[in-house]
Amino acid sequence: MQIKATMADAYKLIHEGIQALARAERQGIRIDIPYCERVKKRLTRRINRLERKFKEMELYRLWEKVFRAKTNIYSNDQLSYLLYRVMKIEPPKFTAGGKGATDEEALSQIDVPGVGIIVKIRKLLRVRDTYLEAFIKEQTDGYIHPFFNLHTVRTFRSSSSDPNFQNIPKRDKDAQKICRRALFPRPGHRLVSMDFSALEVMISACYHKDPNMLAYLRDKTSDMHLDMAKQIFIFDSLDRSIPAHALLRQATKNGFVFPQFYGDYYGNNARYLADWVKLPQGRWERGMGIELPDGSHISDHFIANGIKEFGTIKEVRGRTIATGFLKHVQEIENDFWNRRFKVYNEWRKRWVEEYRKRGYLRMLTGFTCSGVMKKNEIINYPIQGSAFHCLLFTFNRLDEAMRKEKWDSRLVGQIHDEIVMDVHPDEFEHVERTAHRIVRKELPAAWSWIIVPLEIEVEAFEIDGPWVK
DNA sequence: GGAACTCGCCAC
DNA sequence: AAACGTGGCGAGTTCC
Repeated sequence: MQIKATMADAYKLIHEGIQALARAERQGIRIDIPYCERVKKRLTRRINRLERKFKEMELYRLWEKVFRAKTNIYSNDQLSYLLYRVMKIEPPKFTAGGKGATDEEALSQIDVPGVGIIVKIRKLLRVRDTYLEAFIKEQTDGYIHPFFNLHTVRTFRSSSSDPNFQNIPKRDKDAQKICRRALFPRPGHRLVSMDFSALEVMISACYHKDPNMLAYLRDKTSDMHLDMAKQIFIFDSLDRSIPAHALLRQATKNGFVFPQFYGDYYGNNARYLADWVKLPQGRWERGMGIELPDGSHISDHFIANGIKEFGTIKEVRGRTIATGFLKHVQEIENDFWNRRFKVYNEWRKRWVEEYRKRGYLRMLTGFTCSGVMKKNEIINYPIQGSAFHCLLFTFNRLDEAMRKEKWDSRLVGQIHDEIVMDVHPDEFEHVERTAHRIVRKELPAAWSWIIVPLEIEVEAFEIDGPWVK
């Protein structure tokens, strides 16, 4: 029997959450300001060098000819005008506002000397101005105090600002190192990150209860992303014996499975997947794309399995006809929702119907979302919100234990499914055990609708070391 | 000179 | 028919 939390439960969670987060805000995170200043200067020098290099190029001469005194190489409006109007290049993609896009993806497809420098400069500027400069601006007495809000997000997730603690670079290793090296624990302490494993997928399963999905989540030896990778890349087996297995799995997870959960469709998936394995959008010849262990290429493998091109999508009398790789991914999409995760799909349909009948939706955590919503929003909001509420519950219990037991360790931040603490080394094991107990025992005991095994992964950083390994 | 907008891009 | 969900922020731009 599934018992939803009540609105009073939801209120209590937020009420306690605001206070626990306020304590984390007041505590703050130590910041190495001399380091920020040093790196800022270094980045400025590199940016200046790149700027000088750019100003020697043909593209810049054209820029000055067109814009005269108004020339600004950081204006994307000017860049768009230059490339797509003056030079008459066909825009590889468009912005939401209908202009030719000048983001990295678009520029990477344009063969004009100089645009690569623009992309490089942008990356350095972002690290310098959005992160290091913001840390310097927001610091007091060697600490930053990021805000964590619970009143700004439609899904009842949190947001963070001044500075935003929830978007500090992680994927880009260069940017990660530079930015996270600025953040430290208190003297003699260590920063500790606690990450929920596959939290949103776990919570989605509490809504739809799809048996195949539940089996994946309960059986640690199974691997949904790897199984999908086998299907997409047509391998009977795909494991460590194939060096590319990790890459193919990663491509599948980020280019198919997660986008599908968010409501994307095979057309976008196919583009992303092809890009990831370096296959072009047109015809596929032998020897294209990433190399496989036997020295052959991924294109050979697809061709041998009857997929000879990226393909097209055409509308014929109201019916969509896909060909090539697009058709292949379309078939996998159909199989994904109509066979593999059929029950999940039925839940999605029911959930949208229910919202449209009632005009609002109720989360398992007791929150109500109302207002006009699109299909994908209706499906995603309850999952995103409830997943965060599991984190907030854990955060609150840790805060409570911290005060009751007079820990020297402190909660300092949170990133949707990750808790960040500043921990005294002697308390580390106790803090870790407490966190595991809350997540494994107290959380499912408090919320009986949790029917999946929730886990956190604990990562401890060096004593007196920064927030990066 | 500030508000509100677009764009690009960082996180989950 | 629809077609990736949630934020914050810096820079450029437009409008008042």
